[in-house]
Amino acid sequence: MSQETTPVKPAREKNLPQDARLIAGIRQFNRYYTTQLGLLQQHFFDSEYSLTDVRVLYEVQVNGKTTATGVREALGIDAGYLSRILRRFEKQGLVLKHPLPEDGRSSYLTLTARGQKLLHTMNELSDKQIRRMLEHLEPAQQARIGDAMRLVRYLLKAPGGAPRLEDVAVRHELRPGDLGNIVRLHGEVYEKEYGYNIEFEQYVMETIHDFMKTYDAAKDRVWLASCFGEMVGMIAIIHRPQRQAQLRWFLLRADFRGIGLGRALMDKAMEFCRQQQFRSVYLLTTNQQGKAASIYTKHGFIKTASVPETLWGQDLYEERYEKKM
Amino acid sequence: MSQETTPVKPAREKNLPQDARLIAGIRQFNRYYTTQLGLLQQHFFDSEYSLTDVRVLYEVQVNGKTTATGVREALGIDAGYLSRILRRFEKQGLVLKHPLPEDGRSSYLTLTARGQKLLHTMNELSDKQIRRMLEHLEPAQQARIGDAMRLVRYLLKAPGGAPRLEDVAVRHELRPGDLGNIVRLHGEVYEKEYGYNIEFEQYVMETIHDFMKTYDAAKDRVWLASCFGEMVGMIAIIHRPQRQAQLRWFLLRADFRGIGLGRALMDKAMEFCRQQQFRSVYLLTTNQQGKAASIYTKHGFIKTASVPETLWGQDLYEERYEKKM
DNA sequence: TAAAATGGTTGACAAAATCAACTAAATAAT
DNA sequence: ATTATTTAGTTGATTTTGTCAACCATTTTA
Repeated sequence: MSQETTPVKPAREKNLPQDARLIAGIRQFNRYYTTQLGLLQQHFFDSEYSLTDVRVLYEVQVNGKTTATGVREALGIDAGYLSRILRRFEKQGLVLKHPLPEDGRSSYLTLTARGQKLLHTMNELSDKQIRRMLEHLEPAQQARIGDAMRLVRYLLKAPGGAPRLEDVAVRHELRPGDLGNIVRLHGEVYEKEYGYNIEFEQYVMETIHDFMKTYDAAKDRVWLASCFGEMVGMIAIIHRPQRQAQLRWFLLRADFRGIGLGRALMDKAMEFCRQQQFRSVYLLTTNQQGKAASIYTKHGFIKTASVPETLWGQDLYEERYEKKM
Repeated sequence: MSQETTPVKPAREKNLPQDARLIAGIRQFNRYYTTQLGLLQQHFFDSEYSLTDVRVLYEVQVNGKTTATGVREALGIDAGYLSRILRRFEKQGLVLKHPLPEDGRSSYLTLTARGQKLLHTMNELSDKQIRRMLEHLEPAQQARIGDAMRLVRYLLKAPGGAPRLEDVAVRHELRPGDLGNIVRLHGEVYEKEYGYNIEFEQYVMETIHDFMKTYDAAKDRVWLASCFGEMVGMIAIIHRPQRQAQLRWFLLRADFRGIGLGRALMDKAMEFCRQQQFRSVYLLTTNQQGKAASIYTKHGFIKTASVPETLWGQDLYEERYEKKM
């Protein structure tokens, strides 16, 4: 028997990108963006400052109270080079060096008012250029480019790491495209995690469709969580007879779990239930969704029923959780 | 009357990106990617060649038979600088200059076998580094980053211009997530073009759901067109009694029209119908979808019925087109 | 046919970046 | 406690990279 056992998920190994096309694409992107940035670079907009100069100013501004080494590491430039840049800036009254009392070798750096003003001007020049670059695009395309850039940055910056809750936006108005997106999210997540095929997606479509038939914006609410333009999670509250409510479609993409998003969504849902003065909220789930159960109990839900059922070719227990408001 | 007339679409003006956050995000991306590229740059992987050198080699390789000016314009570098680089390459036996017979001032450039080999080595080094960058990401994330980069490049490169047919991939296997995506595409396109609200999306969901109930992979087929990971168009053929077939869900995102994608999809659909030996194909549409009609007739469809109807709060004619195979 | 423009080269330079040797302070090792 | 090692930053010398203006030769325009 044990020979037949295979791990549900193979141990995290190096994910070698086999796809030569992918790599070629990224190389092409690098090439392309090198030119793109090259245009910005040389002699930052005809000022007497170089791109590196401005990068240093920015680094000092943002990472308040960095030392020279901090700047050096952030930008990956030569120590001697930086030393000279900083001395020049000091002479020009752009940065101040404050000797550290606890370490006589270092000083922390700050921008003077003049330095801040200069950086601000540089940023505005840069912005103007970006605006020119965007003005031929429609607003929707502009938004897509922003999302795409944020996604690239986020994926490269925190490789393999968890996304940050701050990057997730939650809204609750339903817009065209949302219904399809909801169905899609379900289809993709359940395929990945339980191997459900497209029939499950079809089933979700049916439930969403049924829900929409009785949808009442005043009594029902759907929260959608998205990150860099992608839908990554959701939760919904549906009104039921006798001032009851049902919690449905509580779902997070796997990579967005464990960062407090589930709790944030649940909080919003419960807050809504209080506002609506529902008497109680119930939800239906299966014992297969083990992890979600702990969130339910954490938020005061209590298991009130557990019935064996065969769903999607799987033998499992359909469970009912309930919470008095 | 004429005073009341407003253009359906306002004249294409500059789309000023009002959103300061968007611009700040792009500036941040530039900053981030400057560092990212900076890591690749200096002394291209400890070789004796600089990043600029490699860029020149690449440009000569790819744009076969360019002149020096061509390279200069592509890379945006100084003419004198390039002149020296090229002379050095010539001396090292990396590039060849072939004087143009029709213009005594210019020569076109080619890489020698040695030059090609060098560039190849450089590319491999670059690839290795990209692989290292990606290996911590899961395949799905790797794919997303590739899509995002292609999207950025495509949007910045051809601002406002039409996408290229080569960038569009068409497939016909249905995977989890597709159904939702199909619904979403309909919801978004019809909202944008006809102002349909979310009820229309709901209706699409119903039709897709009905279709899936009788779906037979052997007799029915759905083609999905996507570009940089986004679904941009589709078409479907459904089998009907008596060796008939219905063409449904023929839809293109507005920015992907007029590049031959519609024709390509239609060709695939017709080819399938021939293979399946359907006797005839019909489709139902409305007079509102004016432009599509011309595609239908171009492909041999003939209007066989036109019935006034009230659909989605609009008075229009439901039309039937038919084609004998 | 002269003037202007184009493609490319060259010399002189300036700016950007690197390298290695160095000081001074902090930390670790004996 | 003293010495060795490391760390933060500086400095001089140098290389690499890129710019500018003047220039030639050819082609195009007036």
